[in-house]
Amino acid sequence: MTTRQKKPPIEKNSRANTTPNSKQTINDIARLAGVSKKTVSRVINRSPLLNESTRERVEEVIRQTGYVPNPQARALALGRNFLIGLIHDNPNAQMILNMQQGILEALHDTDFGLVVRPVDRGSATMLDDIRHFLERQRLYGVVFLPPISENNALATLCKEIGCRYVRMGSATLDDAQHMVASNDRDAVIEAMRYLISQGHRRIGLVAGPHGFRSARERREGFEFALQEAGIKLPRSLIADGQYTFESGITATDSLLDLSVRPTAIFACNDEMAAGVLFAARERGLGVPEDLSIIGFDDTPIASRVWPPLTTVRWPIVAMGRSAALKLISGTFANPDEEDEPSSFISTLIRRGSVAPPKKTSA
Amino acid sequence: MTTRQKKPPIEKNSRANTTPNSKQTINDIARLAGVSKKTVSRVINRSPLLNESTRERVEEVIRQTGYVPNPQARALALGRNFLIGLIHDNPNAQMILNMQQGILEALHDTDFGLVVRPVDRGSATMLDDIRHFLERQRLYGVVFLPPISENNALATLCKEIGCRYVRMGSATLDDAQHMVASNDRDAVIEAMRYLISQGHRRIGLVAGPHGFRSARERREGFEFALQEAGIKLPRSLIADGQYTFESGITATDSLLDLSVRPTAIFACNDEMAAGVLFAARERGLGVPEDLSIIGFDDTPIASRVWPPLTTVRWPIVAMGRSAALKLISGTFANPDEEDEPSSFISTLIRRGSVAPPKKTSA
DNA sequence: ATGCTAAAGGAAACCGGTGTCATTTGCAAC
DNA sequence: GTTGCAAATGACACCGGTTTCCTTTAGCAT
Repeated sequence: MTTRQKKPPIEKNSRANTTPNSKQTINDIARLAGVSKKTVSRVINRSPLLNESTRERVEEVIRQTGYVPNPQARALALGRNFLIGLIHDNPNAQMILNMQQGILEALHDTDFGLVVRPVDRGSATMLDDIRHFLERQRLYGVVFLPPISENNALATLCKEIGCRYVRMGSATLDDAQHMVASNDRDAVIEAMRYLISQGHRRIGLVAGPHGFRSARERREGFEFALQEAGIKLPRSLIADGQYTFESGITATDSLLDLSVRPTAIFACNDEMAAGVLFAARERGLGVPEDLSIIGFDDTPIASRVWPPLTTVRWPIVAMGRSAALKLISGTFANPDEEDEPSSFISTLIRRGSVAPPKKTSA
Repeated sequence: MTTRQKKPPIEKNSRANTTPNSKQTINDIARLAGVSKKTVSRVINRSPLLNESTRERVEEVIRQTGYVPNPQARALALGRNFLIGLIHDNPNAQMILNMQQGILEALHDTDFGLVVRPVDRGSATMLDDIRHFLERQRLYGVVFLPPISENNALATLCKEIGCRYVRMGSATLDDAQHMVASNDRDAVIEAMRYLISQGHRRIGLVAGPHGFRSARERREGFEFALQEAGIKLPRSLIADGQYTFESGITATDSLLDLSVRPTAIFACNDEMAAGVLFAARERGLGVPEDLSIIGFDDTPIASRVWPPLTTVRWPIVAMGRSAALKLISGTFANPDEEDEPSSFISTLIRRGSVAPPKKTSA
């Protein structure tokens, strides 16, 4: 029984955390305005059931005192927090940040905060982790990034626990209210047509990981464009990648080891495209003279390497903004209802990594 | 008085948001364990004032029911939230993300969440915005990233409103408890000695923006190393940058337009170093044959360009982890008190962007 | 004036925890 | 067997809002 001599034996006394600079409570406002706290509450929550003159009087007091309701108290009473969650299991750091940026833009000037939460893809308890997180934090709403967003169980989960959600994706995943997507397949087709119009016939693909919807969409676009142009696609021209820089290098090595090299490579994201470029340089190949490259996403790296990469711009910041606005639509912060777009168009950005193939390799 | 015909005239009724799958409350646990709710609260908060057998009984009930205390209620009662804030006004996306990663690693398996908050540098109301944010969200603690972390007013503010804080920096900013820093000056000196040992004598600097402590530290290290080696530094070899890729290009242009070019350039961060490389390529200069480059930070871009950049690795993920652990030290989540390091060492990473200068330009 | 109805506003309970303080219990000393 | 004192526990108010439900007031017709 020696386990008892712990810390000081008093319960951490003092409720002193109450802010020193005497923040007003709803009671103070009520007293100053000469109304009940419920009336103040009605003003705060834009209740239609009150007299204009009363509202104005209370609002005047609020303005003068600089009163701001305590979010913790509201969260407790309302059963949900004023926080938007961002859940991701994505390997691409830049994408996460751009998404954050978009969401934060939408949340700017509102009282919502952004909580980020990475999860372990493949972890057996992932779904439980997410449930636990959502239930505990009582988030107002949550944004799911791909690839985890492709998991339909999340939608079920959110509906079950009554949490607003938006899933980001590369194709239609859910109803418009719960989704923000781009059409990756069409964007890739456009990029491939460009490559083909430049004269390329042997085009390699650095594919994305299996199980990623976006990877499938992009690969389908790739294959469709070749088929459309009547170009045969040998299996060997498709190399698997993991959406990482290193996997781009590895995949490119296998492509460039072929007896007849591709004259162009389409990589399913910019990270891998940077890997393609790196691998080409390691072999002393010129880009775009010896090898043309197209990437996808238009992350900063695409414009920072030499030559800057021709790529498909994924309007991710705008998508993030739209996702956040969907979540808070209907609140006083954003009274306009659901006219946020659910579908975004990716566009080809032409930079310096594409040129017609050399005649010699025809 | 036509302003009255608003939405439905009933107050949004139904308190139905109470989770459907009947989460237990502290009262349920108290009843099941045959104790008062206060005793359950003591168990949750690791109070030393209770009997082992009671504690075990209550813990058993908690385990069986899977009870988790409501964070909103705790936040209200305790006057602070279980959230760590990350406040930044930094232009470098990668740095922010790495910091997030470090913090999230530390917070993993705890009940703390991470709230991110960008602020407008230069905005006149910035300090008020931050105060408002901290007061409203009642954050448990907050991490400030440079350059805003260099503002001493933030420390005053946090102490005033009773919010734990940690400032990240490039030099000693505060007492150990409130700071995590690297020694940028020494790291730059090491990098410069390497450059000089390779035979470089005309070395250009792409400096960071005025007002950034890190920029000053790095510039001082640069100047010290040259002085130490007895190398005179003409004013023209220092070009101002803004820590952005584009500013790196501009600064390099001015450096390379000099009648006698530098044989090497030190850039105060990797973004700008990538700009240096880009600008060199635009002129057809070979790197490292015609121009050696050293950057700072070791962000992913440094290893993705060609040639990969020699740079100084700033251990930012580890620093973020340390910062977060400092904040939650003393809580049950991290009972070990304050032995988190406050000072980190940056190391030179040698890659492919440095070579001895050509004899011709000697 | 009187009665009726709907709008406006207030009192008290409640959300789910924690702090304060009083009470009970356990055990050693007298 | 008391007394004394500290350890263990509980009752109750409280954190700062929201909701329920009821009372008061205003507007209008009779």
